[in-house]
Amino acid sequence: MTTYTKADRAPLTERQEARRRRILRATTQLAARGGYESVQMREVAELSEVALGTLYRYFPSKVHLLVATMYDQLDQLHAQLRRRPPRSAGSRERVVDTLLRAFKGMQREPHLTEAMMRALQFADRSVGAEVDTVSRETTTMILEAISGDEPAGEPTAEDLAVIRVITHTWHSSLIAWLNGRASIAQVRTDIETVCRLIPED
Amino acid sequence: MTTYTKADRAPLTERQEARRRRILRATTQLAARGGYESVQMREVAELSEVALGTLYRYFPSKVHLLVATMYDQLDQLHAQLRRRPPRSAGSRERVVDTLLRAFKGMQREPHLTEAMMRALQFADRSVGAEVDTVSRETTTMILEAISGDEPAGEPTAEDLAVIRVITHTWHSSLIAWLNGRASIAQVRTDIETVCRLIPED
DNA sequence: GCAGTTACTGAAACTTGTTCTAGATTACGC
DNA sequence: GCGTAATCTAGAACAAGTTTCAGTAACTGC
Repeated sequence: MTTYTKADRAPLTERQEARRRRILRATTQLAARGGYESVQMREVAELSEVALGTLYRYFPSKVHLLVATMYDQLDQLHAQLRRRPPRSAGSRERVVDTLLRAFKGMQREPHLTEAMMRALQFADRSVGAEVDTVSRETTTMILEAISGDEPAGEPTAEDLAVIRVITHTWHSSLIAWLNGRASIAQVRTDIETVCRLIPED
Repeated sequence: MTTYTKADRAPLTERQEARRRRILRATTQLAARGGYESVQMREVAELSEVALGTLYRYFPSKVHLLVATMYDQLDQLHAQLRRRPPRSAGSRERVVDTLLRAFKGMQREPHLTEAMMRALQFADRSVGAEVDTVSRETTTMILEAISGDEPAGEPTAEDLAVIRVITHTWHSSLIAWLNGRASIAQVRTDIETVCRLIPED
């Protein structure tokens, strides 16, 4: 089994890699300040010291840009989880812990979260590949929480179905919270509720 | 118990009601043809023979317009379900039936569905009230499926949590299908999976 | 080190959602 | 019916995402 920490992507020169990072950093910064609508392409370009055309060469749309940012953040979260994985008893509890920990992180930067999640949910077919990447990373994280220290054989179709439902709930619930239509407690409840689909072990 | 078939709304004169209906009809038409991006405010205005400013007076944004359209469609579905409610044995099965029937309807107009669902997911705080309306209607539909012919006492907090999770899954799953990231079979599986949260009776 | 290709810049142009304005029309209280 | 206020219309204007283009800079193969 091969694991991809970084998404596969055409190889970039050093300066290009630097540009890409500047762009993502600028996006994160603007998003953290005012959410989705504060991420304006002209501002991102200016802040990352790149021409507008170049920005669009790297990320073909605002949604692509924000989904890439999401992947970036997710990657950091994932690394952090690998350093200090949840230590609870059952797989169900580990998944709940994982998601609640992620949620706690997101509460620290609600605007950033809003920008990324809105983009993820709004993304259409043209962003399919990128959304899939995020989706795979999320799946991996949850799978790792389920297996814990165990060897972790191939996930069954059933496992994958449950994980899909969990991520669906996770995303929608988060959006509802960001929009003020759900409380923090409700998000927590929803996570716990959906995780009941994970068999006790 | 009072039931609201129509959302409460400032009383309108006959001509205003007619305008409103023309606008919703035009929106449905355009959405059915080409989805979210085909619903262009100028076109909606022209097709419904209303000035752009008037369109904005009735619906303060494109997202408001599409969420209102969603409510409208949902209302029709709900009426239809009341005429011929699912007759399956358990509440779980009735909910699955209900959602699958809704899904079948949506497969008939994928573009329209895409437009409405994208708007619903993209909606921000400013559309909170309207989204809540849709959300309540959905909840009611599922609750009715759960109770079947029975008297149907007040839903418990647990019931509501399960229903929230079901709707979250329902929406996200649908979006994934519309974006070509999930097959029809997967949507079906996801629905069946999440409905396992409903206790057997 | 050079020719040729590809990438980047700055700026204008285009698209579509949204707002604004001035004047015409309609609804409403009396 | 009449005057007043709210509503509607046509159309310009504005905002932000996206595209385009001419010119400049950087990379690549030789």
